[in-house]
Amino acid sequence: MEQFENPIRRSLAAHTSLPEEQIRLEVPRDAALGDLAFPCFTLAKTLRKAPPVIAAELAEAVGGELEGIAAAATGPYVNFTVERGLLARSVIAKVTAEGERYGHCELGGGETIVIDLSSPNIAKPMSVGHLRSTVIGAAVQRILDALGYRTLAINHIGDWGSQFGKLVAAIDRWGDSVEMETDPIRALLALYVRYHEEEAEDPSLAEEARRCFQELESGIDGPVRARWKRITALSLGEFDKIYARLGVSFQLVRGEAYFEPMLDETVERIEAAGITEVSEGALIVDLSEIAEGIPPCLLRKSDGTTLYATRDMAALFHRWEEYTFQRCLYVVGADQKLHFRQLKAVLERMGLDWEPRVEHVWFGMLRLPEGKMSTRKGRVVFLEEVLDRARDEALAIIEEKNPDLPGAAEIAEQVGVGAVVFNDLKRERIKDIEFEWDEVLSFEGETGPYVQYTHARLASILRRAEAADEGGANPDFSALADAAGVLLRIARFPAVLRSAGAHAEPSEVTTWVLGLCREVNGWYTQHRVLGQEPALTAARLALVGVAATAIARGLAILGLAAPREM
RNA sequence: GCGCCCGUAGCUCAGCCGGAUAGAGCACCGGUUUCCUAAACCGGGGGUCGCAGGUUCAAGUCCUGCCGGGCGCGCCA
Repeated sequence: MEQFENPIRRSLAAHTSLPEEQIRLEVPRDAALGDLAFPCFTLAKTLRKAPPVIAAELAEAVGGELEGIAAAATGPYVNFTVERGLLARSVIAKVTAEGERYGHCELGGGETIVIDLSSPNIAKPMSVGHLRSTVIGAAVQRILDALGYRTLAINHIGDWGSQFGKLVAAIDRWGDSVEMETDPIRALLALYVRYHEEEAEDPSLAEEARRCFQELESGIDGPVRARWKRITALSLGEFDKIYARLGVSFQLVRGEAYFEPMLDETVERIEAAGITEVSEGALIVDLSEIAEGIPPCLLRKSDGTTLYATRDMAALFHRWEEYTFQRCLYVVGADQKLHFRQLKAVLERMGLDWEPRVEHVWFGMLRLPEGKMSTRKGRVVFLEEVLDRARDEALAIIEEKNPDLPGAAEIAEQVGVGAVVFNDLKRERIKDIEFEWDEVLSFEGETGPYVQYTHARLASILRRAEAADEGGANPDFSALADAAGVLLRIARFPAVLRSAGAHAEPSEVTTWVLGLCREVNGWYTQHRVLGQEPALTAARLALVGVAATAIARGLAILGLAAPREM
């Protein structure tokens, strides 16, 4: 789109008092009005003329000097329409040249952006709640990669806390079961729940758990630590299975425990800034001077032990020293807004100028119809089960609609997982979501499978064209006038990526790709590609090719596969 | 009680830095397959943009108050 916007801006700037970068071009409400629009309201004051008069004069002045772009005044707007042959030739040339890299740019200049995502707790199953952080974070990473940043995805595993004392004690007491190797997370969860229950009757269990955690904290490399290490390894193994299905990988997987040895120096560092104080026996940083009503940050409990915030501070300092990041994004739910507000406030009080680089990329909470999710109350939906059911549903549909499809099992996995992932990325990330099976398992309308299906149909045309050796003629691009909607959507992709990156907002990409698919499907049902006059078939095939590439690019950014058949 | 976020069609959501008659999907009703995958497409009904003020040439979009919902609020993570 820039190849058309830039000359328009230049020309408008020459005929108004406005600098080029201040000229905002919009998309007209009605596509019939034009491809781009310039509203003339702002000029009314300085020129002391009515906007429609200005629009008419500007259209007249600018119209002549723009090659291949018509300018027409409609009321207070100057509307621009790119000549259809030029539009087609230009968009097709660009996408064809860039191919798989369509939309990439060097905006980021290789600057480092750290992304903290997923971060599940070990010994607990991943629920659909963890899905959000994982898929949003991974999509944000791919968007930023495309914009030329150097990104680092960090999985900050929750592997520390007093609950692991219980778990170790439970293994001690009831020993291993076969399940521990076959389905470790369920086994660990069962142990944890049992310990929790029996603890209520027998106080010695609580004491035993405390002793175990103390030993773990002491750093002694004994049987307690060995068990804890085993729990960690088993859990990570299970998580990796899910990550593989989601196509997510990390540059760094590091548990909270890694930062245990750095806690004292972290506290000392904050103390050295002269901002700590002791309140009710605990070591705190008062934050009321940063913002009224914000509670203090607790660094040490009255018994001297550290807290979540202390470990997060340690991890953050470590990250800064290791990477000197341009941005450090925490893809963590809305329930932790205060926590990150406090972390940043501590940095601010320490006078660290890189504080603004730390951002909490928060997302809305996922609720079940019966209320907030709770592992202890058994109100959870396991992610693995969601992915399995979606895959099974996809397979059932394939068997019904395309029974001879080769590789059906693999494609069912791609489509099922795609449905789940897309569903999580399609709304603005800050919106709360109520989990409903019907919605997650829906494959029609604004869904991942709809986008994949659109792509597969285009791929089918390309496959048949190749088999029939069609499309070799010189394409008549002027014949693609009726595909302007598709071409304009494709042309907006680079701008969509830039905006999505700036906002850390994958839903801008889902919205774009859905709009593109709507245009494509509308066009598809009205036009036949193969077997037309050679110049027409060639032009339509070129269009189909770039549309398929653009949709595949969108799917790839979002983390969905783009099967060529389904 | 205090703080933060959300509130657009029956449901789920778009709506670009305030700009031209508020757009999709689902659901409902009607239509489209001798034709490149009907997981699609086309048409129809359905909206006081939570409510009340304010700023502006112009407000779904900005400001204030209220109502409804969500989340959070010192020794959990």
